[in-house]
Amino acid sequence: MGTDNVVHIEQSDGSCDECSHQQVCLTRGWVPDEIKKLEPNVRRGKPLPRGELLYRQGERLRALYILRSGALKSFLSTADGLEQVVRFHLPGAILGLDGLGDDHYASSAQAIVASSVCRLPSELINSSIEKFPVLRMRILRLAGREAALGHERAILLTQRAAEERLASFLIEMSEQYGQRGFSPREFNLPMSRQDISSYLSLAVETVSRMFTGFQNAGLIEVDRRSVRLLDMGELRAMAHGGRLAAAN
Amino acid sequence: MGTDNVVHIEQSDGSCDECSHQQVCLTRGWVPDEIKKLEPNVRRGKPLPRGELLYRQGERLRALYILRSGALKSFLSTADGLEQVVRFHLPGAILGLDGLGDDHYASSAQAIVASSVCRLPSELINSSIEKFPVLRMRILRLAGREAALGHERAILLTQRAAEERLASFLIEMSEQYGQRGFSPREFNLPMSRQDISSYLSLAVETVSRMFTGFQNAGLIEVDRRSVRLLDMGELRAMAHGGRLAAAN
DNA sequence: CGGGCACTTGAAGATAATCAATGCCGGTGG
DNA sequence: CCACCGGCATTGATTATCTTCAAGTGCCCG
Repeated sequence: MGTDNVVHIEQSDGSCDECSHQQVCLTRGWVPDEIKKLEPNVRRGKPLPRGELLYRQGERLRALYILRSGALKSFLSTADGLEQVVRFHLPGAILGLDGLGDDHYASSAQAIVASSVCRLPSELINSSIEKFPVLRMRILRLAGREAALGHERAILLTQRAAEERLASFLIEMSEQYGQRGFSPREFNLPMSRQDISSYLSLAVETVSRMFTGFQNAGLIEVDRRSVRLLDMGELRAMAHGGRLAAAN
Repeated sequence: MGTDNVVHIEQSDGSCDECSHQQVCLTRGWVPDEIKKLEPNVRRGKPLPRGELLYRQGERLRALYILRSGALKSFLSTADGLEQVVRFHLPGAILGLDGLGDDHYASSAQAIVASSVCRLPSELINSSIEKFPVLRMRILRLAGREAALGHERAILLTQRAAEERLASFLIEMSEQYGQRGFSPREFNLPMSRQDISSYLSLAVETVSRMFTGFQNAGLIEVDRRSVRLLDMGELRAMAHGGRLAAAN
């Protein structure tokens, strides 16, 4: 087993022991014993090519997924054809929790780059939760966090200006990459400007302008999807409420 | 809209058998046997005077609560003193789920009118969940719904115009009252304009204007906090103008 | 009866959306 | 290898919606 009590539910290849994402995975904190017992429950997942949907909003809940590699977005579709990205997922993320409410996925999940996922089939969710106390706590925690996140996001989207939202997004991505052992100062965004703007509830044009503005202000260096954060302090300040002094 | 299913675990007076909110309570659907077993676990809650905080954002999770009577609001406070109402709770609602994420309440809950609550102490949450399959499913569902609701709310707050948001709010309240056996066409709003505007992320003035506008348009009759819905069809159309897609 | 607070109403101003066009890159085929 | 195509991204100009500022009304409670 890993160096500590870290676990994995099911993976697309290999056992949890070998998973490179133990640090961030759902199973972090599990006792090895439980891991062993759970592992046989899971089935092999298949790789997701870019653009593929993992599940669709409204579909019956088939499974919870853990993202092993790649990146996905979760989004909602409205009757009038609008599409709103509600979340980006990087490796280690768990997907499908919002489907626990009524056994139907509340959002759609789509790979924005080629990805692979591990899978906990829905028929095993309840029994697994019963049998594995740590998983029980974990799922409850994640669900609770999911709810709390929604609240924070509501504030971000409604109380913060466009600049602050983008700063917030950049810091969020930075932290995500940092937690995963990548550079928090320089990374490649897997998603399009369209996706970012949807996520931040802004027009694409606005996002584009903000990127340019940040660059002119010396906060970042950006070239297409690659970003380098030059002034994390200032970005962080903006993300938490400050505004950018009209520069350029 | 998410509170149609609620549970009841402990009440401030009497046993669950006598509770007038069984219809909407968390325990709906429970096998009587389980209720009986759970009931001894709960402790008496005390009445909440208007304005009293049930719990504060950041406090350690003490318990989950079920609202027995009255009305509460959940809100987040930001570093810069802003306050954002994220939810209104009517009898039968369960509160505190967003604290499951990290054992600290993610929001504050305050009585907007005199209320009383039932209580499931946190030290019992895990064991109760273990022992009572139905409670397990129920809590998971609620947490999942909580997450899903956050998504819908994000769309409402970012994609919908002020009018649509208020229409949505009125319909939401109407449905809440309807489910609880009150008239869905005529009711008293327990919360201030300030609260409503915060909930909808609008300026108080805007909310006020919309109320007036709706009245002039013959959609509603409003006098201070009492509201009568005259044209539910139109209101619904406005609110649902951005309803979620049916999703196959 | 007076004071305070919640609410309403009006006018001006700002932020981001929309409309419109161009630029850039990567891929494809001649 | 180069020219062209299509999607994504950027930039500019104008506009709409809602906020903000400011003032006024009326209700409730002492």
